[in-house]
Amino acid sequence: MSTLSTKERILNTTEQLIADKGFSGISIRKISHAAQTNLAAINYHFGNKQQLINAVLERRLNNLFDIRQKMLNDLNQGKKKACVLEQVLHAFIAPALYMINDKNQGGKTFMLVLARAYAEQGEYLHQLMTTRYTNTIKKFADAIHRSVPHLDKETVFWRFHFIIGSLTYAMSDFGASSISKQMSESDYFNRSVDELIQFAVQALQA
Amino acid sequence: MSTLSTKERILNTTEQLIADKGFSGISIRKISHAAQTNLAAINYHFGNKQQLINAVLERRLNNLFDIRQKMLNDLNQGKKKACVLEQVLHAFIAPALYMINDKNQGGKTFMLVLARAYAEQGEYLHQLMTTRYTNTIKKFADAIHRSVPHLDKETVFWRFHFIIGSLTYAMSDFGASSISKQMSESDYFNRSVDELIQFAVQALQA
DNA sequence: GTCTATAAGCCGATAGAC
DNA sequence: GTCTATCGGCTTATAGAC
Repeated sequence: MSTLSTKERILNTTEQLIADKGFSGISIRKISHAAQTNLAAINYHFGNKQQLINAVLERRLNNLFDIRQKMLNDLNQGKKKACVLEQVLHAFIAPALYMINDKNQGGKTFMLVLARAYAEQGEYLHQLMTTRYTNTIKKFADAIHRSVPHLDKETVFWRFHFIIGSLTYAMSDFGASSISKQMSESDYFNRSVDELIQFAVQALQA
Repeated sequence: MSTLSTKERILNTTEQLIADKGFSGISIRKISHAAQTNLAAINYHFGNKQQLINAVLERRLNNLFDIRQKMLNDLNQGKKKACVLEQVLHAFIAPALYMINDKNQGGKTFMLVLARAYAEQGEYLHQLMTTRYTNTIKKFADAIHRSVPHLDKETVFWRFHFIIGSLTYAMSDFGASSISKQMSESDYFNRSVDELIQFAVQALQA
């Protein structure tokens, strides 16, 4: 931990501060202080504040969509024609939720950042979603449609859209309030994965 | 329009600016300029910035939950025992979406504000939801459970939670990007109401 | 109620020493 | 690569005239 470079410390600290306080609650002054460095170091490594935020987002988003795409590819490999709905939804939802649960990698913190970014509708994230990741999202929509061919294509797209909303909302809820405070964090997480996938399956089945 | 008091102009302007730029994008200087008044007037009428934001939220939230509660009461009046799932969900979802469509009342603008507020997990809104409105939310959860008695209570609560997420996400999407840019705003809205309610019904049925 | 003027402080960015 | 010092600008809040 103590061997992290200044650049890595700045990225991790920024991620944590955005998760805690939101994009509106951060300043590069606070970040530099929390990362035990100084203002100039941040501008030296990242240029300016916006490029720092972009770096925090990009560091993990590519990884998330790579995992989703790979899991989808693995499904399609065995059986080209039919898609099992539950497996497709699992390939989309689980990587996000498991990233939350991977405490060592800081994925939980990032998912809180991502939930906030979705909500703020920032131009940068919106641009990423409609360019770099739009291909993967469309492939998932197609795979879902193939698993429920009796639904028309537009309905599938709407419901996939709503499910992304549920996932986003669920993500932003981790770390905040639990529905039942009697559950441990780990139990709450595992229950969420199951409930969300079953919810999504049910919403798309006939 | 021109007969609005300074206080009303400040509230309307603040609502609009939050919808456009987010809570992080506003300042009482910008608000005072857009409302064609001055800094001191805002502090005179509202005390400080946070109280102004609270006033914007409270002005319409009571109205929204009153309508939801009233629609639910009307349903229960006729038939005390059974609840039709679709009608209960309609009583919860439709008031929010129709408030969006009521252009004269500025409800659409407020729904964008509300979607941002949900996402930011601000303390004030969270406090309101877990105190003033928690009663209505529980009554809806109970009514939903009575309409799908074969599901266990916890599952119902989880899925209701996810549906709120979908609704929030859908709301924040209005005014931003349309799924199909060929649709008019009005068509897009009506389609959203139908699709969201059908989505919710499907997600909760056996 | 409305306004101007001002106080006191945080902001991002950069120049320049080491 | 890391740091201090500093610039110009924007922020909230308030004092006091009208």
